[in-house]
Amino acid sequence: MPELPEVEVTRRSFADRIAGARVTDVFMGKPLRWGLGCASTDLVGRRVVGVQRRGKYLLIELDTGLLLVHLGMSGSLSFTHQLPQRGVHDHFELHTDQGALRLHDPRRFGAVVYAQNARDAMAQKLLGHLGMEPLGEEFDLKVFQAGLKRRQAPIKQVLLAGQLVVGVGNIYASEALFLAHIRPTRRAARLTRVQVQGLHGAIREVLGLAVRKGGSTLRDFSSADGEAGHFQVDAMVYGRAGLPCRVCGTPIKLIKQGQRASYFCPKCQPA
DNA sequence: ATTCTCACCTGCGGGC
DNA sequence: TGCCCGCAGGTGAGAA
Repeated sequence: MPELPEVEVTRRSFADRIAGARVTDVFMGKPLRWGLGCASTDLVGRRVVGVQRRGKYLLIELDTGLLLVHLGMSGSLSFTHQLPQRGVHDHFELHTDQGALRLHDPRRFGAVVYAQNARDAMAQKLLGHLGMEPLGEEFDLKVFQAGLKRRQAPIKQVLLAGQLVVGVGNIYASEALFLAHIRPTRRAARLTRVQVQGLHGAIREVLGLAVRKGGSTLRDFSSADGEAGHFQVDAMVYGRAGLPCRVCGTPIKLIKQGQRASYFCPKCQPA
């Protein structure tokens, strides 16, 4: 489900409310993608310092150590004083004296992983290879351009890989490439300087707009306070196969790239 | 190093 | 109505 905007919207929806909380209990349901990496009882008594984000990971900083939370394809968090009755897809709960955080994740591609610090082995495995944050000042055009020059793979797949820039998933990759008038099959190294500049801006624009819209709710995403997102109604190409392009009216095309759907306008995004 | 394919898991919608 | 298939917001592992 979640790309950078959904993760960031989730973070903002509970970071302030959980900050300073003392962990009172931990619930673990069915196994997630990775194990917690410590005894759940070890977390009891620790204090939540704050919640940061790196790419599509939430980093829940504790007074000692941190929890890396990934929402996978179908995960969502909720944070409330009184959680509703636990369902079969609720697989992790962090109870605190300021409310309880619950991970709901039917497909269980998500994970909650404990790390002693950002340099520990597990944290490095998950975070070590991640690229630039697209919404920060560190998203440097020159670095982006140099990185793309080294890749022969299609630009869509280079974006999804997250080694150059993080947070762009399947929805926003198609959307950003549309805004930049670049066909998703274009080899990354063959983008012109002007195209790279346009893509750089388009990524920031589309992700920023999506955050302001509360993310995309395709199926059942909601933030930790239960709000659905609204970006999906603004999508120019994602999920619009066969429908007329919102700019030129040409039917939107759907292709497969690496087992993932890519959408583009054959006229607005020339080969 | 880069690129490609597969795997993980559950639910849903379409076609028969 | 029921069954089978393909599809879904991600990404590490392993192979070429």
